[in-house]
Amino acid sequence: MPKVSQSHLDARRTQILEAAVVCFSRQGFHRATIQDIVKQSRLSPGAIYNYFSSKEQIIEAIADERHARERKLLFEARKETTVAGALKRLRDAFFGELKNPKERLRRRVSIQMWAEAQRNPRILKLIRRGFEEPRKVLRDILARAQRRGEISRKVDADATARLLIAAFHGLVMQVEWDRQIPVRPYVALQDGLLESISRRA
Amino acid sequence: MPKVSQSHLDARRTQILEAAVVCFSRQGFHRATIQDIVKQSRLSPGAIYNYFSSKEQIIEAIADERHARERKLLFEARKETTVAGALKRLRDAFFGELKNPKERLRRRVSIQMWAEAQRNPRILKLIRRGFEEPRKVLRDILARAQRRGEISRKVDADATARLLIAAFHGLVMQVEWDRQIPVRPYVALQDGLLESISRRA
Amino acid sequence: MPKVSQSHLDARRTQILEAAVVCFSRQGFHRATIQDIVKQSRLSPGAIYNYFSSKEQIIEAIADERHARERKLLFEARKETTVAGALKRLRDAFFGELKNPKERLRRRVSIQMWAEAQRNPRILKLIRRGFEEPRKVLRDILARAQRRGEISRKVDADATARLLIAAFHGLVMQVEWDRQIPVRPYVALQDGLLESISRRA
Amino acid sequence: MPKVSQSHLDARRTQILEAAVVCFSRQGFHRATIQDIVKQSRLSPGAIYNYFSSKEQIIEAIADERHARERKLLFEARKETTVAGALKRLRDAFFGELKNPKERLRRRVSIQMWAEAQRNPRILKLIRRGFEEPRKVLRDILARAQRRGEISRKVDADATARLLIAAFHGLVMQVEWDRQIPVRPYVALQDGLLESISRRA
DNA sequence: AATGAATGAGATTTCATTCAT
DNA sequence: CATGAATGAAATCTCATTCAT
Repeated sequence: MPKVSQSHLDARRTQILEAAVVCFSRQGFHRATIQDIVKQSRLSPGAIYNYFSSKEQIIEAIADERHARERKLLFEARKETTVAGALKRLRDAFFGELKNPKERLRRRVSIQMWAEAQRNPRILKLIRRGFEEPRKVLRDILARAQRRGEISRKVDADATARLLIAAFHGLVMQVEWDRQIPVRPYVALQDGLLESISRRA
Repeated sequence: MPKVSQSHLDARRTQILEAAVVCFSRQGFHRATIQDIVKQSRLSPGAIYNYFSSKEQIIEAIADERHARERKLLFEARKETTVAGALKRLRDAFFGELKNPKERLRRRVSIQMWAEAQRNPRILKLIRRGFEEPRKVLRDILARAQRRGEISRKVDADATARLLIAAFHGLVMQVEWDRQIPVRPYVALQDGLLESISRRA
Repeated sequence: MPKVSQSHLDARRTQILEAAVVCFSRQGFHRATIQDIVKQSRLSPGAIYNYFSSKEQIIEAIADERHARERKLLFEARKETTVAGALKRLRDAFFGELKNPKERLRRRVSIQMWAEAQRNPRILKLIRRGFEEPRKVLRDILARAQRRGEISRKVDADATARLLIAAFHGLVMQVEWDRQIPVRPYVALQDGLLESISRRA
Repeated sequence: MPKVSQSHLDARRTQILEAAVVCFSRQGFHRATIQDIVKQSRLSPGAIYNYFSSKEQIIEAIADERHARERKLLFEARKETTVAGALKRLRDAFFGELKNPKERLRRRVSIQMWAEAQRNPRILKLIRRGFEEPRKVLRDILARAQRRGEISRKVDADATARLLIAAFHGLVMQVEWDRQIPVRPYVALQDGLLESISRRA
């Protein structure tokens, strides 16, 4: 029972999660087998079960990582002094990343999560948390902008936050259905709408 | 029960599909077993395989029905003489139906489809068709409104069509994650945005 | 419940058996389904079960027919006055029929029977009867020829009868494995051997 | 039980094949279930599928082994310097083995193969190969004997090879239909016939 | 810590047979 | 007599997980 370094353990964990993302993005949670992840990660079943106690837990770990990633982006955006800056930053981070192949794989897995949340309460909880927190931060950003007079007070900050996220999630799927779709005009349109909110301030 | 009427056959088919929607919406495609559908439909495995040659085909039939349903709504909306009328009609049909429990079940299954499309080319094709056609009809409605001067020509009709669908799909998921969310403000917000488009006509 | 003629009943029975032979020869007893026989016979499952109470019974009926057919040939051959005449007659009947496509189908089914006899006692009984009777008749033909001095008394009539049948059965299979094999030299060889038996009389 | 020796793997494979032969010889390929083989081999379904990817492949492996076994016997016989020696050797090997209970089981399975070859092209190929090679070797043995003057040149070596194999295959079945049949007179008869060929040299 | 052979519950699908019409 | 939709037991195969080495 050799004792190895923490960095080794972390590397193995990452190795497994990355392999799992590849497999899940290709085959979905249910069709991707542990054996597939074994092959992809070049480890053994036993090794994987040393790091995760079930396939389920691998899925949950992936959801956790997604959550942590977006949380960080949101909190960074909130530091911006203007709503325009904050929204621009989020827009660049979220839409920009859609061109990153690794992120694309992760997004495919996210779509799986949205489906899985329906039957798996633990995943539902993770998905909810990963949605509610960003939603609230976004709402706060908008509300603070309203208090600062940057945005019309007539705008429903909560609904707008929801809409921004919904529009993003919807686009994520459209990108998967047809990889050729032009994201830029879509972003431009959103920018225009957000501007129209502020202009009427 | 030989040589039964066509309506009997149709009823059986519907019976199976409705049972399948219930099961799939509860457990997902992969966790829901044929046995579950058997119990739910009060038929036998053999009976089900008389109507569908595989579980896969049941899923495809459900996707087909969704497609036919939305297609019909879209074409009806296109008949409206004003863009406002058309959009209002679609808004009422799509958002309004979200309160219908049966439709909610079907929507849950739709979310499954979005995930399934990633690994099942036949489902992808159905999903694409079911998305592309509505998208084009919506774009046409907007473009025609632009030609009639109802909407500003500066607006990107294609991107707007995408956005409307994305925002709807995104909301469908939000409704599933939290059944308490207020849909009305969301719809009001969309109405406002659409109005802002036309005001600048 | 209409009462139909006996000839109608016989025709139906034959219709089913011929269809079954086609299916069994193509797919074997176990892979050929009642549905296959239904399609081939252009009848319905119910109709078939009016004439045979199980798939098993269809197989047994086919075995019966084979038995009756060969029995007749044997008894006719026994009527010949010389062993040479009798054997020639059998040779022509058995080897000659191998060119007949319908008989080829039935022969394929016979090979199935030989395998089926191993696990199905009823079929084993039929196969045994269908082998023992011909064997005894053949042995008698040879023994009578020995008593008449046509064949050497040193020859073992019983073993020779077995050999003739074995050689025929073996060839039946060889014909199925390779339809191009030349049967004529094979028959000529057998003729030669039989002659060598008699020459040494 | 990780990283086990090759001999362990070989033993498991043999364990499965021997269990399969027992099951197939008793019930036939189609009636014998994987569960039967599981019980007979005292393994688990999963274990069996680690060694063979389907029931079909188990059958093919058995056919392969039969082929290898006979091939070896044939090639050894060919090394004999006289045709009499070669044929005696084959006679002893093939007929002698019929008394061996394990070989009897395998022979029962062979009969299954002959039937299975009719609907399974892969088995047909194996059966053909397992028949053609022995046939050619036997023909060569006879032809060489003719060139050496041991056997009459008038004899058709090819047809004789066919006949010897057919007579053997036919007897194999007769033995299965009635385990009491006397093999010795049968062999003696064959010996006599072969002698008659050579005497006329 | 890592390995990978083994486990066995459970999934989909088939198909002989029945029986209401 | 004929029909063919319905039945449901049973078969093959998969795969998450374990544990001896």
